[in-house]
Amino acid sequence: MGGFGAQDDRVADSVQIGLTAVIVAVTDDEPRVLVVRRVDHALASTEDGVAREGDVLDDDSLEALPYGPFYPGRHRTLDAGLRGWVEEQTQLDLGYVEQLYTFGDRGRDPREQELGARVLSIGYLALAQEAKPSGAGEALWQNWYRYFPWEDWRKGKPAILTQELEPGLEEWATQADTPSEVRERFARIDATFGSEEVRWNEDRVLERYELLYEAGIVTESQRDHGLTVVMSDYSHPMVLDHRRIMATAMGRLRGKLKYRPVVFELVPPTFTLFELQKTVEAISGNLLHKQNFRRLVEKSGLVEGTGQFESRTGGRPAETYRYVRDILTERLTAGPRLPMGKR
Amino acid sequence: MGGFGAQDDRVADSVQIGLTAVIVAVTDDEPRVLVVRRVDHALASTEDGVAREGDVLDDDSLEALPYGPFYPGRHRTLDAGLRGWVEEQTQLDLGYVEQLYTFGDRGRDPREQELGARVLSIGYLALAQEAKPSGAGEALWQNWYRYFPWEDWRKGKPAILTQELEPGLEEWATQADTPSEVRERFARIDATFGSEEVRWNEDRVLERYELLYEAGIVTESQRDHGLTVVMSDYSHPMVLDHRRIMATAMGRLRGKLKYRPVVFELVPPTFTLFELQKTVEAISGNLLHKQNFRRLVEKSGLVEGTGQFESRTGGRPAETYRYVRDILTERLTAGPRLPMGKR
DNA sequence: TAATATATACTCAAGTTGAGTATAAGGAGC
DNA sequence: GCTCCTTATACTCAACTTGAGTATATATTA
Repeated sequence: MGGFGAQDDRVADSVQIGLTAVIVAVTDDEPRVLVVRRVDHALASTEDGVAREGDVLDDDSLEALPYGPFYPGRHRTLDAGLRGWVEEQTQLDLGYVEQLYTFGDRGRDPREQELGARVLSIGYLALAQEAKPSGAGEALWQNWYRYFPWEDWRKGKPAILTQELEPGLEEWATQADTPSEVRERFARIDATFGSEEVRWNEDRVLERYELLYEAGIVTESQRDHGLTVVMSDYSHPMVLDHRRIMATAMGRLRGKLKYRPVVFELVPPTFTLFELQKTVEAISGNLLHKQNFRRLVEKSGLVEGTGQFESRTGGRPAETYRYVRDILTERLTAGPRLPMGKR
Repeated sequence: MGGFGAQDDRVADSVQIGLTAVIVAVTDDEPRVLVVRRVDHALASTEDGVAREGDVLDDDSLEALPYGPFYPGRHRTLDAGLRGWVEEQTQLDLGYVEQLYTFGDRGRDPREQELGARVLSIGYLALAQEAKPSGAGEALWQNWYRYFPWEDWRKGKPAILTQELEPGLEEWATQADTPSEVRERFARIDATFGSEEVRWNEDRVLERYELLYEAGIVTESQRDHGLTVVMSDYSHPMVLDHRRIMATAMGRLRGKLKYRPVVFELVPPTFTLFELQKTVEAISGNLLHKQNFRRLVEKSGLVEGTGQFESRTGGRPAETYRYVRDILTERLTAGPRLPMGKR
């Protein structure tokens, strides 16, 4: 069984590690992600395959997730590496941090040719308490649904689905080579995007993005295949595979919300139950039944009332609650599982 | 925001990528993992910090997970790299493959000093259909519970827990510096290992292993801290952090079993419902209620009867079933969620 | 003071789950 | 061929959970 040593003397080619962070916060009942504007390397790369740093193609250069290299000499752990440069560059202290996935497909980063090294990227999900404008000028908080408008069902089924995506997917499905492949494509569409029989499952963010990519509907897939990009105005592309990484993060967070008490990383120390609910709704992208949400959260034992009341919104004042960071309940209860909303 | 380019010219130190595979199969109602015997680099490393390949310390040299380097030049994707050397070396074709986690703590691999490079390891979970003895002589299938005897509750609460681990953990807890730290340690023990109020949660394999490591109960933690290893006979250590990787895989698989139909990757094409149940039990480490399991599986629509009957075991012959690989149900139903067994 | 808005309490039917009992269908021993 | 033993499969039932209401409380505003 090969190892690095005796049995196999070949030295692995050079590899560089990048850390890419999806930093999420919820403000004004909207999920936001920290994003930087930078040159799109793929677009900037020319026929000779060399990307030119500094090239700016047009006024709105593409958006990217914050990322930086991992210096093995400087950091003892990967997490420390991430926290290091994120906190240094954004004056943001990350609470919850979770490793998502390591992306290593060849060609995902056009600088590979330039560097003569393969660039692997380790994606991270981080949750921040509050979306302050951030220190560095380049970084800004953007609404999550800017990149995934079809994922926000809080105001009903998004128009973009019926008007743009579903027709596009259908066309893609019918263009398959064999009848059985056509059937399979339709089945995949139903499975990921839902249908009459199959309900929309908000966790499948990544599968939906990948299907859109495969169907050539998303800007990145045209770009990556060297096609002329007709800038589609209905969703915003990102540099490299950053939108895929964001989809991974979104899906993971939505899933985790259901069985671990991660919402509390996103709300201030005290909050009303309705504020908590709207935070969950912002992330999950659908509405919840207020009374049932309340019942669930209270029963869970994860929160306790403060005795204080808040009357910002015209109506009966709501009691504020705080998260009971009891290690026993924190780790073991199912956490505030979101009751699947209406529809 | 730093990238590799303009803002930060330092070149990242050298990094090598290893792929470590946890290959699981279930035979004779026992979960088995493909394991290789090799020299324990940590033990073999001497004062000068150089590991000597070929050193055999004693008759039973330590066990390791199959792992190999990732050659960026040769493989387009990480998954392809893994499948490549695994299939080449073991004549095993992997069905389901899932990336687990990227481990990158400094010092996790003592060869780092020798190589002058940081070694990151990407852990993978793979499921195989049948545990044939495997081609290469060095590799062999070992029972999962050889490394985690406290995780098998199928014959009731394991004796090792009451006799060895619980006393050890309790001692560790009381030895904390401050009273509040003592309380916290006890809370963590209860949360991960269960108590009267808190039921054993079979998914928390990794948390339990890490607690045992922290408490110095597991061989690896003594070894990694340079202490003399009193070979404890109640569970088997592994090379480097391979037991941690295995714990990650086990926890992930147990969790996934509940909401995705992965069991079918572990059973032959046709099976009786009781065989399916015993496979689930082998992985999850606890017993299930037969009638309820049947009800759940039948209701799920994931299987269909073949009309054939099997009468191996003396008793009424059981109908055999096959997995209905319908992409719609496959992807969307909750999958055979295991009813939490008795106790 | 009425209208309106939000908060919180309570109800109820349908579904799910855990744990049984009951019955069916084979083989082994006599 | 009959009895016992073993496993398979069907059915029952109470406890709990979930989705979707209705009802009531307590603010603000016109």
